[in-house]
Amino acid sequence: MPELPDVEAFRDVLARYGTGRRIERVHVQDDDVLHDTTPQALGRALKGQAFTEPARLGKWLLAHTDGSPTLLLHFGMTGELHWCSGTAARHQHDRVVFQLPDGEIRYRDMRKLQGLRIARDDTEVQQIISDEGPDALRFDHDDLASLLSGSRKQLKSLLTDQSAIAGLGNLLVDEILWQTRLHPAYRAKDIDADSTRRLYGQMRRILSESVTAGCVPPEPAWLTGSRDALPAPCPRCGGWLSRERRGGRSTVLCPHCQPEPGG
DNA sequence: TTGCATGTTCCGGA
DNA sequence: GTCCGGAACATGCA
Repeated sequence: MPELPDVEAFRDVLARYGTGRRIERVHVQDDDVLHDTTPQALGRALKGQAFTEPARLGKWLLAHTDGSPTLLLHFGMTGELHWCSGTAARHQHDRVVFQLPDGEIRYRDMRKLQGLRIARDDTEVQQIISDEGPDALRFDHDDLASLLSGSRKQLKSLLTDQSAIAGLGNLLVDEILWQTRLHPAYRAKDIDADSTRRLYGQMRRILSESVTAGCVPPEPAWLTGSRDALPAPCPRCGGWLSRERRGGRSTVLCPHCQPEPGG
């Protein structure tokens, strides 16, 4: 699930239900998801602090507090953030629960591929996210153009590289390349000015609609609407979509709409 | 039982 | 130095 639009939705959950509320207690149900800290240290750092306006960089959620510590959350492939105001039983995969005066914020994650970190101050926050590139929502056309022209990597590999542009994941990049009719194996520096403009326009539009939806929406007219139903026809040309593995990631594309470079 | 899954990181080889 | 593919991480599902 979690790419930029999903994390933006989690940021909204935290902003809506956490901001201004004081953390009464931190329940660590599974300390496998804690990185470079312990349940005791996490509790000590956060108990009594109130959440302030949260931020997001790429796929990281930054839960600032009115003290100096900041909680950093990464959701891996299966993470979620839930608000629960009632007494609903905790989910099996609720790994860490933040108890507030009027309810709980629950960090849920099945596969525990990533997890939580606590930074004592802004300097530590910067250290933790130092490898992240600029957030994809803040990219303008010239940022993208210079990124492409300066890289010999394949398009898909570059766009999913968080240190180059932060927030795009496997689904989003497949969707953006399909909408732009570009094969993922193009060398970034070989993309001409016209294709760069189209790529930028599609990226903006797809990000915007996905953030509104809180996910990459599986709409019938989108590639994402078809990728879990393969074999399936391309929603645009009706030819068969193909699934292949590239760099260990499953890649869905339309061989007709997205011809291979040089082909 | 096997393969696959929207995350990152590390390693070896070209 | 750059880039790529593969494996690993932990868990559930078809």
